[in-house]
Amino acid sequence: MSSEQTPETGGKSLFSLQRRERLMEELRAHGAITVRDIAAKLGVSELTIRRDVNTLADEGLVSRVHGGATLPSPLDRSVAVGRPAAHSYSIGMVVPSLDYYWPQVISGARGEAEAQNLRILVRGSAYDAADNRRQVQALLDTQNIDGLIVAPDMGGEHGKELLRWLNALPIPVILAERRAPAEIPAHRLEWVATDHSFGAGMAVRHLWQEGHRMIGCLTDSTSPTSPHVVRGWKQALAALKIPLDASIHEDSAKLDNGDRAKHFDHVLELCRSTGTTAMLVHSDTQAVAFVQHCVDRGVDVPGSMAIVGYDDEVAYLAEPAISAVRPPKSYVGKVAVQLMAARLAEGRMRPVHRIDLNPELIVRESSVGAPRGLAGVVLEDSL
Amino acid sequence: MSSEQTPETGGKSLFSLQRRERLMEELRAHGAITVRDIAAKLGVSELTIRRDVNTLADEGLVSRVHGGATLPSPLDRSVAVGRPAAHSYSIGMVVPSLDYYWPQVISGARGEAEAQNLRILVRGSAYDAADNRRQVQALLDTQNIDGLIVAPDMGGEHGKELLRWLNALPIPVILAERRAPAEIPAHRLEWVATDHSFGAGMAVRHLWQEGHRMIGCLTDSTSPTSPHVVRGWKQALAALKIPLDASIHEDSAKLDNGDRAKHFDHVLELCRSTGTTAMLVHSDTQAVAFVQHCVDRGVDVPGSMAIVGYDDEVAYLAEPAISAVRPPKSYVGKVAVQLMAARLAEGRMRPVHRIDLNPELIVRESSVGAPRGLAGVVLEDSL
DNA sequence: TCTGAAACGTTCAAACTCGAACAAATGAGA
DNA sequence: TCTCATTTGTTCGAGTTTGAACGTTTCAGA
Repeated sequence: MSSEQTPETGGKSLFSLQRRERLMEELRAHGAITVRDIAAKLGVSELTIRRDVNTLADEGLVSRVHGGATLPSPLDRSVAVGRPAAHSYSIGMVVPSLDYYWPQVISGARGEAEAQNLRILVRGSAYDAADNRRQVQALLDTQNIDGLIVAPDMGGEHGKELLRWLNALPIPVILAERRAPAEIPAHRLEWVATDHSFGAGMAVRHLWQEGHRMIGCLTDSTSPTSPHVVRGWKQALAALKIPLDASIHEDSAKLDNGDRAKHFDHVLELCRSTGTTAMLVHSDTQAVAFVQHCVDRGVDVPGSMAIVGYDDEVAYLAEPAISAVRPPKSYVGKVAVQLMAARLAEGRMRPVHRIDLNPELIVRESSVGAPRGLAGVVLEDSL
Repeated sequence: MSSEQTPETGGKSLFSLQRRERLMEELRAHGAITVRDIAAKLGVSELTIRRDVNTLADEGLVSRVHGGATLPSPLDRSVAVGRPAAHSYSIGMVVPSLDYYWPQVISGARGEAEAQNLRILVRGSAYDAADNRRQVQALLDTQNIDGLIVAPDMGGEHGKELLRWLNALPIPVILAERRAPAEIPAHRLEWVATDHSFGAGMAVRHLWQEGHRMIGCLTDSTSPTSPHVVRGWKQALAALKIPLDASIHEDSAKLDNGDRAKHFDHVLELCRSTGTTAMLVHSDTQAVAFVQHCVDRGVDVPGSMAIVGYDDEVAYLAEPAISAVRPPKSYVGKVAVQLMAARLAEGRMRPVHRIDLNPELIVRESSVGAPRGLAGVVLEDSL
């Protein structure tokens, strides 16, 4: 990603507090940062970032190094005051991406690990069972791992095989944002995952309350999240008595720019013909593209087409800002580490925990304002 | 959007409370706000907004920054200081029975409450929505409850109505051994429940490993647990390719002694005719009676009839001792209290947690030793 | 050890935000 | 209707934040 060219902030400047928060997040996600990268990423001068680093260093939240900053290190004398005993356990963490979605999960995990005095070793992997296994194996071989947090690829026979292998590992294993299917007797695996199906349902209900009566769904079938979103969308349609077979469900995985534009036109045409006035779009990156496309084609958002995105990574950058379902990413990491800490402390007597976390719906501009004067329909309870 | 020109309020001025509410809304939507934008949007002076921000900041609801406000941040030192000393909370707990199953749950809850320095008030109730509500209301009225842990009756329309009522209570509510169905938008309810379906599956797999190829199920439909047990039994049969329609599924709810004996004879006759050599019996109280009946009728346990009970309250008392699925009762209470403590400490920012705990299988005499020399069939993994 | 490049910190100015003081408007209750 | 308490708006000096310029320090490689 060309972070040097386009500051992620999309022109909007952040407050210093937000900048420092971002900085800490990057730090927790990557372990270290350079002043130059962050300055470019946030679109401010390097001096500003240096000042931020100094502020954070004064509070003992980072260690200053030449060229950037790192997580507070015991080697850093300026902080070395009241650090209690050394790391009790080491936890390995293997995630499928280090740019999308997962940095915040890692950040949450790192924060909790610090609080629990655990060491955490993060590895990126491909969305691919074989590579997942390779990365895990590497951690097992080279580091001294006491527990493993992993978000494996679960597709196909390889995925199932991988789960069985993980289940049989001699150390505790916790899945993040994944659930073992019931047909695999993975009785030792624990997990913490966002209830995406609930989130999709929440979005549909919100759109219904805004007066929409035909609500479509645009997905990216390459993502492991998509099936859950679709399930939640379908369940909600059923609960609201919206006919499923007349509702739009399109997938735009793996389309590049030209094809995507064509596909979006196709979707808009479908919307027109079916009377669909609202869409739930999975991966808000795609939602941003879709909103852009609507604006280009003169379709008013939210007037003629209301949109809710799913993931809330970049939704706020669009114009108009996109309402989005936000998975509790940092909590997924945090809870996974809590689970691991408890497991390591209590051993086998502790029952297997499997935790669902609910996402929240962030209402912005792309979904509010009822279509065609259908306002005033109020259900008893929503978000 | 021409927010600068036309304040959204359409001329009507809002009360300060509404304004602050709007402010928080914008904040949740965008993560941060600038005084200037909000002032323009609401059509009031910047000073007014600043005063609002100060008010909210004093309550710890926002973090003040130069130029605006952000969601409360851990980097904001002004809040970090204000950690009030272990504000001791009171938790109400309403359970449907004080002699079966629940005493251990309560005991787990009490232990954790003590560790967390919380007060806990337990009330027994009937298995009945109206009485549940009465008991909860009594706690709310007479005691000063900060949170509620409850195992309500969820049958019928009354049950759903009760759930909606619980969801709307102004204090956090955590269900114990219950889950709100997806069709009720009970988006605030949290829960911790045993995965009985998993437990039943574990029992079936165990019996399969012991060589049984026809495995029946005896339930007590008056218990809220029963449907889950049946579901798990059915799923496991499907996974093991045991024909469901040829398998015994009997219910002996509400039978008194004479009728029960007759029914058990009927069940044994069915077993003989279908070649069923193993039974999963829900509520191990009933399993004890069934084993006794088998012994009385000269049916050898486990030689001719293997039995696994469900609940493990009294299973060890039978002769022979009964293998049983043991729900992690004390952990259900313990985790519920942990959840409540975290909720009370972290407030609304914390995402809704929904936790499944897996039961364990306690293998005793009533299920080991393969029938008819079919021993030695070993699957790769079981408990 | 030396040297060039990069990183760092100080100083200053510009732009902007904040809050005190006081004035005006509003609404509740006598 | 009048009074008092509360809320809101205006003005203006004080305070904050940011970035450019430029001299100093640090680092890596020869």
